[in-house]
Amino acid sequence: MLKKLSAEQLERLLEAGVEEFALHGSAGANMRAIAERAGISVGALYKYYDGKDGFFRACLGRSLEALEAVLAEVTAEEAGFKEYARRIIRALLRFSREHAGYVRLYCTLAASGGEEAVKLAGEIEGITARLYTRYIAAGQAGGDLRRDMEPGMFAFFFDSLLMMVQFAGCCDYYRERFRLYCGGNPEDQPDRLERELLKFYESAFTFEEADVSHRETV
Amino acid sequence: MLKKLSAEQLERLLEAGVEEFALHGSAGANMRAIAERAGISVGALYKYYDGKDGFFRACLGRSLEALEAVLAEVTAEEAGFKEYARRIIRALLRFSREHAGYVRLYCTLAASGGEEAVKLAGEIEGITARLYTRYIAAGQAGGDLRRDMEPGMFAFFFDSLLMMVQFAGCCDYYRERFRLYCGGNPEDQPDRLERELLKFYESAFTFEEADVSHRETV
DNA sequence: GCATGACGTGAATCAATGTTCACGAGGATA
DNA sequence: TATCCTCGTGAACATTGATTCACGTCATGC
Repeated sequence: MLKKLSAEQLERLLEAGVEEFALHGSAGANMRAIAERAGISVGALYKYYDGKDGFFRACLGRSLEALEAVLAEVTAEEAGFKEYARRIIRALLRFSREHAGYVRLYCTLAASGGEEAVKLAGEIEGITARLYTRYIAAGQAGGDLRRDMEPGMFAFFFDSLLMMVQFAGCCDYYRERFRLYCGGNPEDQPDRLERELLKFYESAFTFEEADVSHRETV
Repeated sequence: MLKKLSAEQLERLLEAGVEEFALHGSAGANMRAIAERAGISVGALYKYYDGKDGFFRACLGRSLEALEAVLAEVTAEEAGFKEYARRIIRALLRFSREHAGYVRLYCTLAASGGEEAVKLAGEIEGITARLYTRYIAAGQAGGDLRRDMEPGMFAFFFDSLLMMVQFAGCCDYYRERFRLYCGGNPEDQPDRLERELLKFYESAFTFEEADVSHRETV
């Protein structure tokens, strides 16, 4: 046996954890199964992490980092609201294709209750909440977006749909739900999804008699 | 002791189950705790239900009935799209206030994976999916709603926001998320929520140059 | 009032699973 | 090469929790 777990093995361990926690929830996940999936012993797992809870947190942290990376990429360069929206939609659709496990974990976590969940909501959503709200308010000030809306509330709607679309790409229930409404799987038709979602957003955010002239065509 | 559990006790048992399953997920819930919460013995619970799974299904069934009842009430009398939307928003906000446990259970269930979840998605969402899609298509045909959208896809967006708003009223994570975006709790400001959501929907669904004249003002 | 049966009770059982620890393999050092 | 030390291993342990069942209680029939 190797002296230490290789970086790759530790990687695999976290991935295995993400997948198991996502699949069975933080209560239902099985530590033995996680270790097995990662190809190491339970003992080793406990050498590196302080119990199930600690390990769960580590898995979560890993997912968060990935999410933040994607978000940073999207907001790197300035753009108008519509362009932002397009980028965000694309980035998140890709994210949910490439990191399905993270999204599933996120979904499971959001469904769990308690103090813990509340604290995490603050950490995870706080960033995007401020970001989206700011963009929308800026759009309003610049005359691109309608003024008769509450930026925070509309940002909430904006983000809610993005969440749902991501869940639809990764989580069994939400995927089936998407199929019922739209036919097919979201990950198989990102273009269609992007087009319709953007259309929906554009109208919702830009309606105002005075602004009709501004509106780009889809 | 009474000879048989009273109807009221059986009622309490289901309620206790809904609450526990909602709180800890179907894996994390504790049968002893459920029995205790309902004020009966575990033994009795097992006399009435066939194991944890069977009992879980019973709790789910109860929630579903309540949801269907609300939905039926909303769609009882014909109306235009906007009026429907308003009714649905109100009904679901009320539902999430009065039956928080059911919504929480639903949220937990949706996060769980597997065959089971898929089957349930079909049962639960199928009805509303067809309903919303039909209404939207009808609105398009009648000229009230924009024609450059896919009814199914927009119905999906429509329902997605309603789900999120309900979750925000019942589930810790989603509630906190709402607070971050909008400030305050959804259940404390149903009017504000209704107003903004309706505004959002109206623009999203009715934008089309030709239709501007049709649009009612909010 | 007594016998009988139906039914709830909750302690006991048994399986699942989080966690620990005595062990041994392999690498490092001299 | 001999010794030591680090670190992974997985069987053993302890706990938790689903499920069962021997028992007691209450209603019913006679």
